[in-house]
Amino acid sequence: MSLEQGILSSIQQAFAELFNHEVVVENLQLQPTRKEFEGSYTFVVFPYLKVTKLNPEASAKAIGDYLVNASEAVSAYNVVKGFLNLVVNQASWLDIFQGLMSKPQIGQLPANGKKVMVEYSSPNTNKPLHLGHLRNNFLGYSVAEIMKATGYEVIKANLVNDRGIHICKSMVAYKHLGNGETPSSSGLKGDHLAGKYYVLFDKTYKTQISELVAQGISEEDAKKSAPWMLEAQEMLRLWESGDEEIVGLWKLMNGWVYEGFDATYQKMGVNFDKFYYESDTYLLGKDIVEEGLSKGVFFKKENGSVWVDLTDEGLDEKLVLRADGTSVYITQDMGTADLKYHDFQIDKSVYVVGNEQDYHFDVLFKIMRKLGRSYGEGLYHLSYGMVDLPTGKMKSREGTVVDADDLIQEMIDTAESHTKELGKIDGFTEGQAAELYEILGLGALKYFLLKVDPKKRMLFNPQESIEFQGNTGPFIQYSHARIASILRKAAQIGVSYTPEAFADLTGIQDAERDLIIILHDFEKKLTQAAEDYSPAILAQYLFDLAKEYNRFYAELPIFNEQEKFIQSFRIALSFQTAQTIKRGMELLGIKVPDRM
RNA sequence: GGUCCUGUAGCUCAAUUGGAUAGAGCAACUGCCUUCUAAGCAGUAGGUUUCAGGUUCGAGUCCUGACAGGAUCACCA
Repeated sequence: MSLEQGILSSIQQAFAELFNHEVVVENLQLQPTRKEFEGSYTFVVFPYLKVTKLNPEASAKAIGDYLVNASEAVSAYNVVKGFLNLVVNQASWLDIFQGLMSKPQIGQLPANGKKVMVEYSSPNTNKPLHLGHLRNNFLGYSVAEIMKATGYEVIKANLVNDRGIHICKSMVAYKHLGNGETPSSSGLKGDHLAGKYYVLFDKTYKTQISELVAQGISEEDAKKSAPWMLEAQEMLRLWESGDEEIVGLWKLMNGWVYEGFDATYQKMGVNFDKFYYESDTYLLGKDIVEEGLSKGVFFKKENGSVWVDLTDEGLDEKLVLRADGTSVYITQDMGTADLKYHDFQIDKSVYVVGNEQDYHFDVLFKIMRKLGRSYGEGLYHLSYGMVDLPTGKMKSREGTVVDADDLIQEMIDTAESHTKELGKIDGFTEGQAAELYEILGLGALKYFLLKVDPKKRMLFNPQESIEFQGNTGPFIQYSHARIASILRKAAQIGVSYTPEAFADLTGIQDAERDLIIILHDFEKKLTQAAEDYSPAILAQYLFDLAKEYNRFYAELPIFNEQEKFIQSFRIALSFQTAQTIKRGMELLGIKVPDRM
């Protein structure tokens, strides 16, 4: 039984014995005591005044007196208004700490027998990844790892949008202007090469529109009849009919893009267990339309189009199949949802997709539930806010997009110059130094994007946003490196820090106790991060932990401590902190260095 | 216009899901390296939580209504 559970069940007994009232432990809540008061846990008595029939102070006092007698862990208490602050004795904290140290693996809860698929990244193959994709990828990867750590079996999936009119646009431009250019002939990364032609298409297309408008054609008509647009549409038709030449070009260009994406994914440190391609899935879902019609979930209009009526759920009527029998976006998403279940028998399915698609997923999930899918209740849209620049929204056509590869490199370069400025690379080989810059640069970037509540829109200022001090990735990495240095020294002079080495310990300092408390919180925070699909909770926790450790580090000596068992204890605390930081950062997808 | 999301220190974000005197970081200022990494620690200053009502022992948090920003409302994806 955990410390909190023990105290709570004592409180339950207190209610039974003092007030002859039964309360359920699950309904009782302890909260951490605020710093300005004495104690570790606080029980708020206000909600129970009707039961106690006493004023707040007297109620708190009665429960406090009971707990001091009945609970092993509670050694003292104080009452401020209706707040009962409980002081936990030192022996309990030491027990907690030894319990933490004896765990075989840190931050890994037992398997819960459930399977979840986390779909993230899901790029278009007509242009390279940008800042917005970075948030998506880091979020998706981290949420997947966090769920794995809380006991789920996780399948990371990437649904690649590799077909459609936008892909054909790049192909049209390449066909006309490419001159056989390849990634190796141009030195351009494959995804950037495809992106170049996507931009070229847009440029030429605009020129064609204005030429037509100059000839007196309305802008609306010009947009439809510009030669390259017609060509792109024709190309899409040919692609769908399996035209050899077009499919060949499509395969060639997509192949380049995948090489580029692979490199970026590798640099980002994300990975996938399963790739789905829209070129394989875009025809799925029509059978579900039939199913929905026969189940009466969908209905057909006079022109033959098929709709779902969600007005009783506060939404609108929504088209699920065109009058000509062709699919729309949601048709294939219905099909893909079933496909995912068919492939993996998942209990939950998480879609990491921006909040601009809130309505779409609302509709999709309601449909799948109406259809009675077993996984219906497990569908979740992890809807994250856009990343804005100081200049506003990123717009590819206005050239205000922050390219992912460029940004990552910029971060690594900044880490390098910053590290050199501080003169911290003595004794590093060139390779080690390069590795460190990458760890720090990516750590800063990932932490910056993950520390904010996913559903909130966030601002990214390329000049100012990324710091290396304060609430940042490198601050936490630095804390780990500091401890690693201590552990190296401990090994060097042969100090043991197993629990036996500090068995004689009787009293602990406040800074030590506070560190134990926060170390003890790790699994709770991990669980909460999984339940809320929010790496930000974990990020915030790791910052608090690192801060707490640094306070401990500044306040108390380690190797200058004369009492050997105290020294061992402090090294053990340091070790446990390093393990927790390392594991927590790993779940955010961030590496930690041993020196920096 | 309908629907949804957001609004907290100059800036970027927290706030244990309704609890105490709303906390961190950055920027500014003051201390601390002859001791384990100063990418650190301690401190000062900075707030009518957009506004107006309401619910109750208690509201940044819940409800109503304004205001501001964003997203979405295609037989596009």
